[in-house]
Amino acid sequence: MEKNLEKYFTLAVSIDCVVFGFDGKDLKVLLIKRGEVPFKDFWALPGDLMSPDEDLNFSVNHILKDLTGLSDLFFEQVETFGEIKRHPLGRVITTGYFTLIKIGDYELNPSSFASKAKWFKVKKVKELAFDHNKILESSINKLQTSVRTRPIGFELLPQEFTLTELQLLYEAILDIKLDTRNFRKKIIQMKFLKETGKLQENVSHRPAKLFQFDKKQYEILEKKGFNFEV
Amino acid sequence: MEKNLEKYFTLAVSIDCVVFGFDGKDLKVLLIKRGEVPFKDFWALPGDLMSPDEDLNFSVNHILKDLTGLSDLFFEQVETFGEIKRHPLGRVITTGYFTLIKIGDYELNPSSFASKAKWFKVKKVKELAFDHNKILESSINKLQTSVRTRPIGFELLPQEFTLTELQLLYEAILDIKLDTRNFRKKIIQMKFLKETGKLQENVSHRPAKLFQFDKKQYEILEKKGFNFEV
DNA sequence: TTATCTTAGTGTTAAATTTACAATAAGTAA
DNA sequence: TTACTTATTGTAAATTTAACACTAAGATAA
Repeated sequence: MEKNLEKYFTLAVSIDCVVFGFDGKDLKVLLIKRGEVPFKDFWALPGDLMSPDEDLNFSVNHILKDLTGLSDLFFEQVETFGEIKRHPLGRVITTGYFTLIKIGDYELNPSSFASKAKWFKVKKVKELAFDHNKILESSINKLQTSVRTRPIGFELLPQEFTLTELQLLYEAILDIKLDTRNFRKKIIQMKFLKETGKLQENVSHRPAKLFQFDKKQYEILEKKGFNFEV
Repeated sequence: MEKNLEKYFTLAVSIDCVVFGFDGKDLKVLLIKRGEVPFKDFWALPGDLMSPDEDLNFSVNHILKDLTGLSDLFFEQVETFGEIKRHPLGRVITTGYFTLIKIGDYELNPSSFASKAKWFKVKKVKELAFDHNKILESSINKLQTSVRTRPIGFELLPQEFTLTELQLLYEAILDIKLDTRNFRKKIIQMKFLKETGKLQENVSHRPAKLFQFDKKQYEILEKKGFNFEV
C-alpha cells in the first residue's frame, strides 16, 4: 500500500517562549505586542514559525532573539499543543519552552513583528493571542515542579542575594507562604550557598548577608547522591 | 515585511506511542516490526505521520489502532523530538506519548506497515528504528515520576491483585527494591485499596488476599487534599 | 545620644514520617 | 505429619517536618 506522502508534509511548527523573570516581589513573564496579523495588537508569548531547516531545540533561541533581542538562553521544553484550529492561518502545532533570567541583566529590543516587549506579572496576565494562556499555564506548572527539585531558582536572582530575597522568590513561584526559620535552615543545610562576607547596602534597617550559589559545590554534592528538594 | 509563509508549511508531524505493560515480573513495552521502508524490518515504537486534519492528542489512538489493533487508550504526552535529520524521508518532528495497559486485556492485531507486534522487556530493548530509543528512554523517566505521584500503576495490573504483585510492579518500574513491610503499610494507610474478600487460587503456598483499586474512594480522598506518593 | 523603627537572624520541642529489621501464618506437596 | 513456599504483621530508632517568638543590627528621627 503506497502512501501519498505529500499530504502529510503540509504542516508548520512554531515555538513559543515563556521567559520568566523576578523583580524581587513578583514572578514575571516576558510578553510581546504583536504588530502583525493574526492577533495584531494582542499581547503574546514571543514565538514564531520554525524554519524547516532548523533543529527544534535550537530554533528557540533564534526566534526569541529576533523578537526581543535576548539570546543564548537555556530552555526547557514544556509541552506541544496541536489542536486543529489553534492558528488562524493554517495548521500549526506549537511547542512551548520556558527559561529563567535575571531581568536586569538583559536589555529588551523588540523587533520583527514585535512592536513592544514588556515584563508582566504572571498573576496579572490577561487574554493573550492564540492559545498562549494555556501554554503559559502549563509552563507555570512545570516551573513549579522544576524549582522544587532542581536549584534553578537562582537563575532569577542577582549573583549575590539575601536569604530573604531567595525566600520571596520561592514564595512567588510556588504561590505559597514559607516559614522563614524553616526555609533558612533547609537551604543552609544543603551547603551550596557561599557567604560572600558582604552585606546589603543602602537599606535603612539591619543589612542582610549576601550569598552566592556555589555551582561547583552543588555539582559535587549532586554526584554524592544529594537531592535538592524545597 | 511580508513573510513567505509557504516555505514554513512543509513539515510533517508524527506520533510515537510508548505502550507499557507488565507481566507480573518485568515492565514491558509494545513494539512493532516495520514492514516498510524506512527502517524496514527494524523494531520500532508504534508510530506514524499524523493526518493534517487531526488533533494531535486525538491522532494518537488512531495511529496506534491502525498498527496494533489497540484502541481507546488514555495517553500522556512525553516530549517532542525535532532534530533535523531524525527521519530519512523528510522533515518530520515527532511527539511521544505513553500509556499503560493490562497486557492480557488486549489482543494484538498488527496491520498497516506493522508486520508484527510484540511485547518486549523494557530492559532488553535493543536498537530501534529512528530515534525511538531516545523516545523510549524519555518515556520511562516520565513513567517513573508519574507512577510515584499518581495511582496509575494499577492500570498495569489485573482488576484484582495481591499486594505482592503491586510491589513487584513498583519495583519493576522504578528499578529498585522496596521493603515489603514498609511498602504495604504505606499503600494500605492510603485507604483506596478495597479487599475483595477473595484469595489467590492455584498457588502451592499460602494464598494472598486479592485487592481492588477503589477509584471512587481515591477521588474522594484526592478532593480532601490527599496526595498520592510512593 | 537616645529612642524608635525596620528587617535580619536564630533554636527548641512536638509531631509525623521514614527506616531498619525477623518471626509467625496459611496454604500446598511430599 | 513434616517440609516447603510465600503472605502477613509490629516496633523502635532515626530523621524530617512543623510550629512558634524573641533578640540583633543597622538607619533615622527626636
